[in-house]
Formats: sequence, C-alpha cells, structure tokens
Amino acid sequence: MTEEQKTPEINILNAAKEIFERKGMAAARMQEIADEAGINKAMLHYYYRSKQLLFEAVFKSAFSMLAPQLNEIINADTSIFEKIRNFSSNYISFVIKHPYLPNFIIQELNRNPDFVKKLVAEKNFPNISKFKQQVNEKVADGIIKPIKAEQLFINIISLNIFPFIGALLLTGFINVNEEAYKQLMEERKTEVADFIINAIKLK
Amino acid sequence: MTEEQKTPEINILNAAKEIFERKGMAAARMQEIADEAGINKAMLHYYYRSKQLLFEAVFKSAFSMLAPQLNEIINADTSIFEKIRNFSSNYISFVIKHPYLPNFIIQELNRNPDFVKKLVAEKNFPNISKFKQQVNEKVADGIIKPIKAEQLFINIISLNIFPFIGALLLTGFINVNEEAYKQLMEERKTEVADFIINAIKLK
DNA sequence: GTCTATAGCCAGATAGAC
DNA sequence: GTCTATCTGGCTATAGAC
Repeated sequence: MTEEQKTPEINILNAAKEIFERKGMAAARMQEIADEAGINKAMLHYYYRSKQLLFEAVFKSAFSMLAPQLNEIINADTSIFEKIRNFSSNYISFVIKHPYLPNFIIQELNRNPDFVKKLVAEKNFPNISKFKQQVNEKVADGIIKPIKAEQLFINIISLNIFPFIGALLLTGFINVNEEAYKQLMEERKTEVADFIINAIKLK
Repeated sequence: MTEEQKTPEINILNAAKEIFERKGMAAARMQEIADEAGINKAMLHYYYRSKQLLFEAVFKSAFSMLAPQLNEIINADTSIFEKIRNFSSNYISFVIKHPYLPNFIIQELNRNPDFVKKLVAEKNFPNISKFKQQVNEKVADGIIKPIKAEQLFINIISLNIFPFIGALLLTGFINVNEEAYKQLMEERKTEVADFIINAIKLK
C-alpha cells in the first residue's frame, strides 16, 4: 500500500522525531512539528499534552531503536571477531539510514544526565558482562592481545559512531564533499572491523 | 597575582563559555550567563550587543582552542607513530581539562552547517595533505598496512574524541561510576596510541 | 477530533536614571 | 560604565466554537 494508514499519534511522533533529532529539544518548535505532520499545533497538545511529554516519547522511541543495535555486540552468540564484523557492518548501515539519531541521543543525554540513571534503572542498558567475559577468555587463551574489555568496547563504539556525529567536523578537515564522505562511510562497513581485529589479534 | 585583573569583556566571555558549552546556544539563558559573570544582564548587551554575537565570540574562541590540538597530528615534524602517540596523549589531557568543549563544537556545527563552510573558507581548518602524504609513503615502504589516510585520520579522531562526547552513554553501558570512567580515560592516554599502532604496523 | 483565537509566560533587548 | 525597570516578540499551552 502506497498510502500509509497511520494513526495521528504515529504521524505526530514521526514528525516530532524528524524535528527533535535535527534541532534538539531546546531549539525545536511545536509549530515546526505541526507543519511537518501536516496538522494543527493544537493537535500536538491534544495527543501528547506538552512539548516535554512529546519529547520523551520521541527520545524513548529513538533510544529503543539504537539500544538493540548496540546490544548485538554484547550478547550475540558468536565469536568475538564475528561480533565485531557484524556489529560494524550492521550499525553503519543502520546509521546511514538514520544519520541524526546517535547525535540526538547523545546530545539529550548530555543535557539531561538524570536520564541516564533512569534508563539504567529501567534496565534499558544491556549489561556488557558477557562481552567482558568473552574478551577476558580470549586474552587468557592467547587469541587476542591483552586489553581491558571496557577499552575495547569503547573503541568499537567510538569507531562506529563518531564518524557520523562528527561528520561535519571531519569533512572540514578531510576537505571532501558529502558524496565522497558517504563513500568513505560505505567503506567503513568492513574497514572498521579489519582495523579493530588487526589491533587486537595476536600474530 | 591571585586577584585576576580581567576586563569585563574577558569576564563575560568566560562566563558565556561556561554556560554555552554546557547547555548549547538554544538552551543557554542570558540571565544565567550574567549570574555566572557576577554582573547584570544589561551588561552582556552593552559589551556584546546580542546573544547571537556573544555566542559567535564563544564559538570562535572555543574552536581556536581545539583546532591547534588537531593541527598537531597533521603537521608535526615527527614520525607517524610519534604523531599518533603525542596527539593521543596531549589531546586526552587537554579534553580532561575541558570536558564540554568538543561536544559543544560538534553540536553547534551540526545545528548550523553553514558554519563549516565559513570556517573552511577562512582557512580555520588545517589541511591534512601533509599527513596524507606521510601515510601513503609509509604504506608504500611497507612500514604500515595499506590504509587510506582519510580512514586512519577518522579513526584517530574518533578514538580520542568520542569517549568524551559519549561519556554518559558509555558509562551507562559499562556501568561504572564517574571516578572509574575518569581512570579509564587516563589509561587511554597511552592505550589509544598502542591500539592504533597495533592496527596499522606491519609485523 | 479538529480547528481558530488568545491567554500567559518567558527571554532577549532597550530606555533611561545615575 | 553600570544598574533597574520595562518593552516586545515569540512560544507553549489552553479555551471554546464547530
């Protein structure tokens, strides 16, 4: 069906995502969201009561799209190298489709640190203990070089997420246009995993 | 001298940095900046005319603190491995002292993409061509594994910057307190360079 | 449920006394 | 140069007709 049959709630939520993710909570305007949704400003309040509540709905929805992606690296039932390859490839593909999403999450977490405590308390953050154990085993077995699982985790996330968050900064330095930068991101679907595996593999 | 002899302009600029970097342009309030500076709101306008102009002064000042740090990796007159070691160590030390700065820069660039074009045009971005040449040489000489200089550059920046921008997200996953996370960042002053060098060094 | 009109508040900016 | 008081515009939120 080309004609989407969506409820007003969903329609508003999608419009709000669009605007909030691009502008952030503080700079977003309810009028803009209404325009994006093709409805009246009053409707936003009718369905979501306030800007704050609408924002929270968007944030939760966005976070629940990102978290499972990150979860994959932690609790998949595959070898450590495969996890790294799958995650990098899948995650980069995902973010190419949702370029503003990671920036939005991180931005709003930074503006509102209490969110994190709440999300942790609600078990919205997968625990990395399984990944940690796996890394420690491989280190002990002499498969990978000695490295703290936490540092490896930080490296994997950094290499996959930052190039999107810092895209504008990086294009400024590298001095390429948007098209060429996209090409670099495509390459990273395999490049990043190769880089990480080279860094940790013994022999 | 313990009593700082600073002009009102500098005093305001410092206060504005503090607030803008933590809250971003849109969420920052002139009243808050005035309070932080210990002066009246009207003074801000007397010295900087408008919020927008004050913001631009802050952004330029912040960017000019960050850019030279990044410049170092590109145009230092040392071996590629030393560059990576120096940069990682220096940059992480720097950001530990200015934790909100990279996030602020990236955030405001993302909200205002035209800034980038302006900054590039004003030559505020160092060109990476020297770094590129150096990487290509080392690849040709069989010192490092084949890798595009652009990808290596992205990796270096990502590994050094993201852990600060995404600190809240990462602490959520790793499930450590602020103190333990700081300790991880301290370790990264050498860990990051080791990781990168392991990834690219040929045997 | 959906709209128009408007209340009410808040923040940037300025007027004007000192 | 520095302050208090105030204007003005814009934005969230709601009242109320349909």
